[in-house]
Amino acid sequence: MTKYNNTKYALLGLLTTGCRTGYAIKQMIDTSLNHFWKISYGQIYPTLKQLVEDGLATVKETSQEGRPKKEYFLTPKGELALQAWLQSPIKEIPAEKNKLLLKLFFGRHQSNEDTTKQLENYQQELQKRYETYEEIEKMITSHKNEEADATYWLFTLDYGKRMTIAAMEWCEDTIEKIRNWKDDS
Amino acid sequence: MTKYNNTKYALLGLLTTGCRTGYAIKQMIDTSLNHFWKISYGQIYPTLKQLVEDGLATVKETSQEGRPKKEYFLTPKGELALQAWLQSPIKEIPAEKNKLLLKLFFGRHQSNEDTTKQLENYQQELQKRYETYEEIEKMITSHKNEEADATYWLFTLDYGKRMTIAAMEWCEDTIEKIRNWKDDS
DNA sequence: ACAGTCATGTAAGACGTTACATGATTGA
DNA sequence: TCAATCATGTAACGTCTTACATGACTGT
Repeated sequence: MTKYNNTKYALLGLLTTGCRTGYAIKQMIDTSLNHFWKISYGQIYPTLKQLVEDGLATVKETSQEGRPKKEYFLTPKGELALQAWLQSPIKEIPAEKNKLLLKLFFGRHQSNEDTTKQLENYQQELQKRYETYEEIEKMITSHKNEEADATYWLFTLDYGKRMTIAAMEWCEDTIEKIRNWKDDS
Repeated sequence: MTKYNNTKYALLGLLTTGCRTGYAIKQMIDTSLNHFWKISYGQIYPTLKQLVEDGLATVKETSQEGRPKKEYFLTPKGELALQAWLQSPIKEIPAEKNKLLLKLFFGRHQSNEDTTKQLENYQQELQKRYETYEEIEKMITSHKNEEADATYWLFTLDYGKRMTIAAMEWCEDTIEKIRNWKDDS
């Protein structure tokens, strides 16, 4: 049994949300987890295979004459592994890599116009992201009675929305600061 | 000339801040860029070598009898490369991986007490981080006249501080929501 | 004398993406 | 008929961390 990282536990968890195939899991990730966890097919399929090998999940091949399909189910052992992982404390908050901040850090080598241009562009991207969040929120809210998970999903979305708003406000203020600063010098 | 990624440009940029050796660069990263970009020695030394090979930097070996030391300097070509990269627009905001959100997403499999315990722990980590930011801020502000970069560095720090505050507020509110929700059911 | 800092470097492996290959089913 | 979707999978590559090895200099 190879070492288990967070991505493997993410897949373990996703098998409890009604996703059964690698394809369905990928779709779920792309819609609901996209703002805090991404996983590609290159990870999904080999990892599902591993979960079975380690006895944390089982497969049921429902291929009917040439059309491949594998449905995965958590075993009791898998459910326990998931719970144990949930319990384990988070030691350090990982520093996200942020291209915009990296560029801003070296802003001295750029004109103020170009710097504000970057900031404005970033702000627009944030706005788009916010709108995506709102759409996902509607989706989850409308299916709420079906999904026991919905409340938790809305918590993570709320985080995304709040962070996005805070980032947009920072953009706004920083653009303003740079403009005034330029007028001074 | 191999492909250039952001980390390579980060090193290019750091050579403009007075850092001359791989060691000095590492220190700078660990103090001032730590909240949005991390680089390990395993990347730093090979990359510096590459920058020289590609003509973006030069080395001056100042090893005096057995004590190794290599000082790096940007070439005009390197300065141009840095500026071109700064100019290039940022297409998409990368989604940071967030362990806490990942666990919260699967919160249904955990007791409310355990979930709030995780949130409280995270909040404490955020508080620590905020204090670190305040210390770095003091450091930068006190050396402000020496560093032409200081204004930009403070912008990135401001971002970090604001995001941290927003995250702490979210923690607070989410803990409250879970407590009330439990009382209801 | 010795701990801490300054300083360089590499090898193994973990982690993840991208691009490709394949083919059935469904609906317009 | 043809595009979109459902569905599985891998190989190559890029990126990065960890752990290790080495040794001089500095201050107590």
